[in-house]
Amino acid sequence: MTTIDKALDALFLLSERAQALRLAEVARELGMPRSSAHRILAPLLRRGLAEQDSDGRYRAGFALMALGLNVASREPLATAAKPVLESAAADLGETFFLVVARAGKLVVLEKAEGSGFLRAAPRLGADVPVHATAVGKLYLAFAPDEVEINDLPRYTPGTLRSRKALLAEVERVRAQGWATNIEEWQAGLAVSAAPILSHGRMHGAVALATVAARFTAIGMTTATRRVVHAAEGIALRIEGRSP
Amino acid sequence: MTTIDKALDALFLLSERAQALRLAEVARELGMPRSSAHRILAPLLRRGLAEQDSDGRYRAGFALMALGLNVASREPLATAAKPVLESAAADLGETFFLVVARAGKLVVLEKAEGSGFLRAAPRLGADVPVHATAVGKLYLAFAPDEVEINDLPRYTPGTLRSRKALLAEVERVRAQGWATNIEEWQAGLAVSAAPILSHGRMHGAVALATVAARFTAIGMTTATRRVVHAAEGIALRIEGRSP
DNA sequence: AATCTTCGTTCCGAATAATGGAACATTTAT
DNA sequence: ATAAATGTTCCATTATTCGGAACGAAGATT
Repeated sequence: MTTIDKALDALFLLSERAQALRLAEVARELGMPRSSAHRILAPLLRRGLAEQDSDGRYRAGFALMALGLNVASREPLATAAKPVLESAAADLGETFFLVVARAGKLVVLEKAEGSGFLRAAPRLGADVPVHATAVGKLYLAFAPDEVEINDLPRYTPGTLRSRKALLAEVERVRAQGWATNIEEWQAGLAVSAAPILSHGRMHGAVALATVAARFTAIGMTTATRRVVHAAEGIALRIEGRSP
Repeated sequence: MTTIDKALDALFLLSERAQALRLAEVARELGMPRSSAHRILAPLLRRGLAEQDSDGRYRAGFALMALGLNVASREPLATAAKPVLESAAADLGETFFLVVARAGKLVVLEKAEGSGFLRAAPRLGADVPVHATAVGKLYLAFAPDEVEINDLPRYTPGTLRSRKALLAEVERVRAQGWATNIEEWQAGLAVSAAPILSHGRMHGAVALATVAARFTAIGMTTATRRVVHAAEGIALRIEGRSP
């Protein structure tokens, strides 16, 4: 483990914890003496990646925000998808979001939240499991090399836990061109998703997330039509064939 | 300069550059041999703070996005302000945003964009100058210790460049309780802002940004009323005296 | 009030990890 | 076909990190 790794440990620690940490706590969490923690935090403070409150406690700094948003803003797919997601969300009043595979993981890249009191609010940059989500099934069907899948943890009673069942589901998804996930990952959450296909490649997926009860009300056909339409709209945009 | 500093240099470099960089370019920019750059980038890659494309070029990684959004989401002020900004933006069709002082700088913490074809789109996490913005004047008037001000660069012909003129303006701002910035920072940009005051302290400022031409059409009175109302609404929310 | 912890910070010799030139196989440019 | 530049690994030298010790300050406990 390099010195840089230790600094990054500290950075992730501060980012994960909601409240500010004392130096001694940081040292304890990272398993190092206070003097070492102190030395490691100094460069992070200088750059604004960490900050100290009036009591000297450490928290993640604002510079992190700027760094993170740089990443998001330079993804052309996110820019292309944003207006499409927004109009879909405004239309139906439900949350639409964009997921892509990066480094074997599925990451939420952009979103437009619905208007309901109870609504899905995915966190940008967060990663979602492959085997228990609609988007994961799409990737397994259309671009299996882009995602890594190790074990199949059980999240809910509905989670597909055998490789055989998952493969059968993926087969069906490939044939129909869209996927759903009804309470397979989180209780009460229903998702319908469609792949963004262009130039013979899958670039990501659009998903519609809602409360399972409302999903039934919307109807599978409507939900499917919406996500497929949005995904196709984004595909057209990245091909430059749409205003 | 510590090893950590060098790693952070690399991180900021990747984040600033729009396109991916070759290893040799990183090494050149940071003024180190390729072997050193290679070693320094390795831990960043492992953590997902940097990524390599198919050609081996380096770019900022997705983990940065998650880190940055953690920072934003745990700011209670941002959470409190979001709905207020959104309803104000929807109402008037113009961009409203929230700015706070952190470590002597003014940082954009949350925003709700207007609907116009030509509209202000501040970048979250970006910092704005103190002496040439409406929010800066408010801080100078109500919480001067929270901002640092060194030189007064000239951005436009309208920028206040003498301390005397700035102080006079700050006096007026303090008396009237709100501030404006009409093409003092960026040509064509007009801003009206009001402070979020609570518990005898300034917590931040709400700003309405628009095209100077439209600002005239909206009218100073309307613009002022809107930002003051939004700022007061946020103050009520952080005091828990509002639904 | 007095004592005992815990804290943040600085210091410094010992231990260790970073350094950068060299070498080599690839890739790109001429 | 030749030359230049690139990504990667290796290793002896060097410079940095490491962590215990020590200190004053701030809380907690008696």
